[in-house]
Amino acid sequence: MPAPPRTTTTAVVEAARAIVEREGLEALTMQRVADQVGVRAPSLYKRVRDRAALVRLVADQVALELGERLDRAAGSGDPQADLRALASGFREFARAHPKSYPLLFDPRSTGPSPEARDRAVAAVLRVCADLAGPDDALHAARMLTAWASGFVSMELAGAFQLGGDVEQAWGYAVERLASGLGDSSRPAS
Amino acid sequence: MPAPPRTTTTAVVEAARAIVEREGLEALTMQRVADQVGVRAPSLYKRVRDRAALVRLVADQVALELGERLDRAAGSGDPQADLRALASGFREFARAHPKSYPLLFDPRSTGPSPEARDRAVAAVLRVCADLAGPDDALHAARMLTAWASGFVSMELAGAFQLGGDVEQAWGYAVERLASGLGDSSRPAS
DNA sequence: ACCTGAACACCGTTCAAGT
DNA sequence: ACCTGAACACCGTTCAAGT
Repeated sequence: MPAPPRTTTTAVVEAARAIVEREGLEALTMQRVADQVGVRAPSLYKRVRDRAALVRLVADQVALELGERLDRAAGSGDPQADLRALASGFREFARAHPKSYPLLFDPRSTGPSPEARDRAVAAVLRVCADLAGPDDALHAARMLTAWASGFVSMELAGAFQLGGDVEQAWGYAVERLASGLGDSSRPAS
Repeated sequence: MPAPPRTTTTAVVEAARAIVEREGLEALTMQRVADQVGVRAPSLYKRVRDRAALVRLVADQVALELGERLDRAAGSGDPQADLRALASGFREFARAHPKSYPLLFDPRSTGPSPEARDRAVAAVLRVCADLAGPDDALHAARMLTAWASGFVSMELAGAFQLGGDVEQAWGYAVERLASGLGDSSRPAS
């Protein structure tokens, strides 16, 4: 009397990701996902514990993709060039995925799992260690990540309303970080 | 045949704010607000257009309070000391209002109105003009705001999982900003 | 072992009917 | 002019019944 599976967890997560990618987190309903994979909504609970768990799986996938993107960006060997490349890669990823990027930092979701998060920040830590030295690597990575995520979030939210050139503001900050994080004559941590 | 008002817009917004303050945005339902002000849910639509408009009114109030807080913080006349005070004031405000602070930047709400937003950033612009000069004031303010909001959002979301001293990471970045934003020998914008 | 319809407790919002 | 109950179209989630 067994009934054959009519979908898979992978297909469920992919359908969810596609919905978030196109329409954002609020459009991610169990009904929509069920329609997409050809099943009724209650059946999804055989694959994921609840909607929150599904959101988390999507967030993990986004974090992994971002990590790969940043890895590819930062490989020149020159720490300052790598920092610029990391910053650009981060921003371009957010712009390419404006609806799913917020899953990484939004307070409404739990965010990605620790493993996926580690994956996403690996390249940042590596470059910051090269740039600022091992003692300040974590501080520098946190400063860079906080700034970049804040900037991109504000940009996506349309929060830069005071005129001026947002592109220049980005470049201004990148250059301050590229020279400031590597300058050990600055105040010690 | 007129019926006397049984509540006011002010009371509705205050009730909404109290709910967000205690339990966060997702707990803000029209039913909860209606119960709080002693009215049935449909009556709220005589005061606000819809839930989104109510969220916006709450966000405006939070932005105004933050603006007042930052104004009080930055009044020493010494630009570097003012920047440190702004940063501390911002972070303390977020910690004092961890559930309502996210309304200012969350992508799920429209955020505060332009007027309320201007009010909140006035002190930041003033200090950044003192520190970085008129040409770089806006760039510097955007760097500072992006970093601070990113840091605080990550902190509230529990995103700093890699160990290390988060307090030190905050101080490290504040000092880099205090010296870096005011240093015109750095790369020009 | 998985899928399903039906049901439950919620949402936001509209609207005709009351006063 | 405002308030209300009833209703509508949604949610997420549970569960007994089917295969």
